[in-house]
Amino acid sequence: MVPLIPVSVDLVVLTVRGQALSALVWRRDNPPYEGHWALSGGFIQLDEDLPAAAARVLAERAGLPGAPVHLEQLQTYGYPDRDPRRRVLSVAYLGLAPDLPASTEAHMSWQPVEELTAMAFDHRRIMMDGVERARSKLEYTSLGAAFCPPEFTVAELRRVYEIVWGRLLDPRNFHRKVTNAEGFLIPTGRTTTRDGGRPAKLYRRGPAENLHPPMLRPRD
Amino acid sequence: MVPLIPVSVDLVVLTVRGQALSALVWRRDNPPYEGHWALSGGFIQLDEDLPAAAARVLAERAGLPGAPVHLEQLQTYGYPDRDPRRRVLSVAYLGLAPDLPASTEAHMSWQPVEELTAMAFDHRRIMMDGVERARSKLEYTSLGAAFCPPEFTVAELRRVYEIVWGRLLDPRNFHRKVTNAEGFLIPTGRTTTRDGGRPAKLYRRGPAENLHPPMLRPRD
DNA sequence: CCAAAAGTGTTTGGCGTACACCCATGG
DNA sequence: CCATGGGTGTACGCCAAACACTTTTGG
Repeated sequence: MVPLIPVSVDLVVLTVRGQALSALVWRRDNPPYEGHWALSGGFIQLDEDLPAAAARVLAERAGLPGAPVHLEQLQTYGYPDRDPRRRVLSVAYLGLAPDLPASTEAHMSWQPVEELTAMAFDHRRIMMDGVERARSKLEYTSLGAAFCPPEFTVAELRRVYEIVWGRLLDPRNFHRKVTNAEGFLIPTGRTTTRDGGRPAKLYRRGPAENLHPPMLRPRD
Repeated sequence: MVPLIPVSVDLVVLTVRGQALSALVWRRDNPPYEGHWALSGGFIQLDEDLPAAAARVLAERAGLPGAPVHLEQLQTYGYPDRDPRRRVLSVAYLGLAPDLPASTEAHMSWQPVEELTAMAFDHRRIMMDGVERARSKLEYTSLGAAFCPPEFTVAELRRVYEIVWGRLLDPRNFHRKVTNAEGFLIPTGRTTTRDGGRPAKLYRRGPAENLHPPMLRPRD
């Protein structure tokens, strides 16, 4: 009477490493889509909440147990022929991570988003939806810091914005904006010269979730 | 091996009628939650796409076949005890509708959002998520016009914004903003005096999806 | 001393708000 | 002629872009 459907959770885990926005993927070694890149995913269990399933997939399939990854629901994909074998409904989650080493045991690797053209199933579309969500999240939330290590400089945070948005920002205006935004950055008192030049102050993530006013990205 | 789960599509259909933002609901006449208000919903079929399922529920269960309702995916709700009888995953859709008569045949009615305090399952939370989505959609898209009839005046559109946001707006600045926004409103050449006073120009929805610049709601 | 990067001060222009004012109808 | 709502002009203030300038390190 009531149709029953397998439901998977698929993760679009993004990070900023080197000069590229990158996604956590693995190379399929079996049909269908053998040799194509795929997102990590898994079927949800009968007694399992959706956020719990996403956290389990992050730990077990993506090989990042306990990592400080911000996870949020992205969208649900359900057209019947997504998977050629059988119908699968997929609840996609977006994860924002600092530059952690990818798990070799789980056969995962970071690949620049721009180079991931041949992906399995509809994973390319899901990933690009996640990228667009991440880009707009940087505008009106403080989640840019989720891409950074626990302590970071304003310049490192600016490089995150520049790479995710794909545009250069004025260092001086950026500095003023983020340091003036209430609850965005907490000074640690320490400094670093790891980027050369005058020592830069180190900050931690502040408690603010939303930015007032937002950091609107330049549009041309 | 792979857990199979029933998946429903639930609709948060909103409109502006009278002086209140209202949702399309029905009163349950069977346990569980007998007598409580509920959103319209239905199980998705095995060969059915998610948008198709939402359109079918809108036509068959909500009693609005063919109505000009803007439908978009809202979020997916999946904690196991949402429904006390059995686990059901629910993909919620948000619908923005003009002030249409509710179908008596489908036992649906419009109820002001503020008065819908006792709702079945987690429908109150789903509805409020939809309300918040609608509020922010008015800021950066042209979807405010989805609440209006095919031809409407600037003042009628302004009242939509005022009721959805729950705040009064300056009529003169609002007029300038929406008429200057590229592709938002198309003049029909006709006028009306149905609101009294000087005749107001009538407009149709323009092709623009996104507003540049956005209509930021006042925050205090 | 010089290069490099952090951080500050100042100018300027665009945009949003507030509000005075005029326009076009019904009664 | 007045009430009512539609629509326009304008001054002011804030904020963000642009950029000159100072500070503090390494070599």
